[in-house]
Amino acid sequence: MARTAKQGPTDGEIAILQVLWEQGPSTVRQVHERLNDDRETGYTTVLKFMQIMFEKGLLKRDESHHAHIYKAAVTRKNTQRKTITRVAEQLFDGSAQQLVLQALSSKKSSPEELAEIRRLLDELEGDTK
Amino acid sequence: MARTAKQGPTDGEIAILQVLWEQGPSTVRQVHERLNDDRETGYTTVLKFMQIMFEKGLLKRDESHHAHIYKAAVTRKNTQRKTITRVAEQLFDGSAQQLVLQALSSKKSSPEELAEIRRLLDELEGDTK
DNA sequence: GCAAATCTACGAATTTTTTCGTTGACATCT
DNA sequence: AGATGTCAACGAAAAAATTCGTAGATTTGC
Repeated sequence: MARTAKQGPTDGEIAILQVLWEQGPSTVRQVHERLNDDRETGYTTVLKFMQIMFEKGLLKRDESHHAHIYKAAVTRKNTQRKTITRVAEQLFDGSAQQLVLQALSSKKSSPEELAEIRRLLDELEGDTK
Repeated sequence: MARTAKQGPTDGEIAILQVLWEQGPSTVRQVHERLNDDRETGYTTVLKFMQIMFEKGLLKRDESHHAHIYKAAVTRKNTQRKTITRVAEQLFDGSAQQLVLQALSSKKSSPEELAEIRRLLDELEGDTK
């Protein structure tokens, strides 16, 4: 209905991407094992997921071996960007800044983290000048 | 699978909440009309959505009139917070700060917006001191 | 009061996401 | 080569999200 933007990966898909981003190209088994540290999922479930994600273009794979080797076809950064944009549109009147404000005020940050943000702010202001 | 956190409202549901947050308590018709500025959706589709959301506890309603009057049972701010937390967990190693950094660097901000963020930063640093 | 319009409730169909069982291909070990 | 284990493909089904048609109740305008 309000598919404000073309829907990105689902939560399940993100979980798999996460593993691939972390450990790089992997077989289904490797992803499955890593995933089951957190939750239990059948092997074939993960396989099916990865096959569908391959069809959707979210993953690439090397079929030259018996056990295919999958890797993410989308970068983490890009997915992050798109997600932020989508959330900003849905819940923050399209304003990433409002989102930032909310994120900052709802999560306590360490002085170091604040300093880092401040550093980025300086950089950005440099550009605008 | 990776339902890292209990899934919040779906996109369709957010679209409806958005309308209710904007215009306050409304009938299904009012929501439907507002929604159809953007996308076309059948009246009964919206009705069904709102009925289900009512069952889920996302909406409250006043049935004393023929046309029930619905209002959001969750606040916008709270939904924003939960969403940010969920996205942070899924894509930013649970770090809201990383999310902030990404949001800031991918979206151009005006000097005013940056100033506002800086202001908030000052405030937060005050707390930590 | 009656007709037209409006609204809810209900049920069902569709689509998408998530889950797995089964089967046959391939690999490995002996 | 035969047994054992791993894997992809396939199909199916369960669950969740989305869509809408129809019927019956209520309200409104005449």
